[in-house]
Amino acid sequence: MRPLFHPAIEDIRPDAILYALSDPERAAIFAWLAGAGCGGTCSALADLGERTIPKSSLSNHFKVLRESGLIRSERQGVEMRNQTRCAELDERFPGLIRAILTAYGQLPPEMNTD
Amino acid sequence: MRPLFHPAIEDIRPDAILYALSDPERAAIFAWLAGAGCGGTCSALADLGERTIPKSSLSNHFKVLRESGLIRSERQGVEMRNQTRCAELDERFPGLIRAILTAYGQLPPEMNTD
DNA sequence: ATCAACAGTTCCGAATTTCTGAACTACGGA
DNA sequence: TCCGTAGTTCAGAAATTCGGAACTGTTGAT
Repeated sequence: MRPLFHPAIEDIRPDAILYALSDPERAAIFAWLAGAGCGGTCSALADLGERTIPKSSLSNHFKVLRESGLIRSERQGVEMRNQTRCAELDERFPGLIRAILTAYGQLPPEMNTD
Repeated sequence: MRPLFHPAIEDIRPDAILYALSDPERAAIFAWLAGAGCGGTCSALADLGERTIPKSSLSNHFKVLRESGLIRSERQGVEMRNQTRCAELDERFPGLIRAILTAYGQLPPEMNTD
């Protein structure tokens, strides 16, 4: 398996972020990761929504999220730990992630600063 | 020509907005409209960026923006007047449009509230 | 009224992208 | 070593996007 690619923070492009999160399934995965604290795995959410997502599709969703710069993935034994890059992202694109998750009605409690 | 469809504010979906603005060309058009005050026409920006956008593509970009709820288009004589729905949108999705335009580095001065 | 010019839309085929089942790789445990 | 689990890659089918050419609707001129 070739090593996982993660863009440097300065190479992250807003169009890639918007594209990645324009798929409700991916947005739900991202929101779930943002709320899960840390280390959400792939198989943990095979049926996050109403349908069962095929694992090849799930793998692809994670790849899109990773390569757009939204998450960081790291192999840990047999499974893959994923975490968001929210802190970095908020520095580069202030308010963006929060506004998007809020628009989806999926802002996790710990990201709420009201 | 069939009448132009504009979604009601409550039918606007965040995924459609993100999708529409995930195309840098469309985002530039939208930013330009947001800054143009009001009434930007289609042909006025055949070459907004470095390349000349074919008019069928331009027409399609406007359709995507319109049907996602980002802009309102109205025929005025022979041409089409377009304006953003920023005010409505900001009520429905607080901070979203601003954060996106800022991320693209295209927040027009009049939307700046710092 | 007819015609020409212009702004934009629609149509449709080519190219690109997305989706997902099946085969495959990687790791850990017995 | 062999098995099970987690996830990736491959490849073909389906869906989407792109853009040139033809078309529609409006205005202004003759």
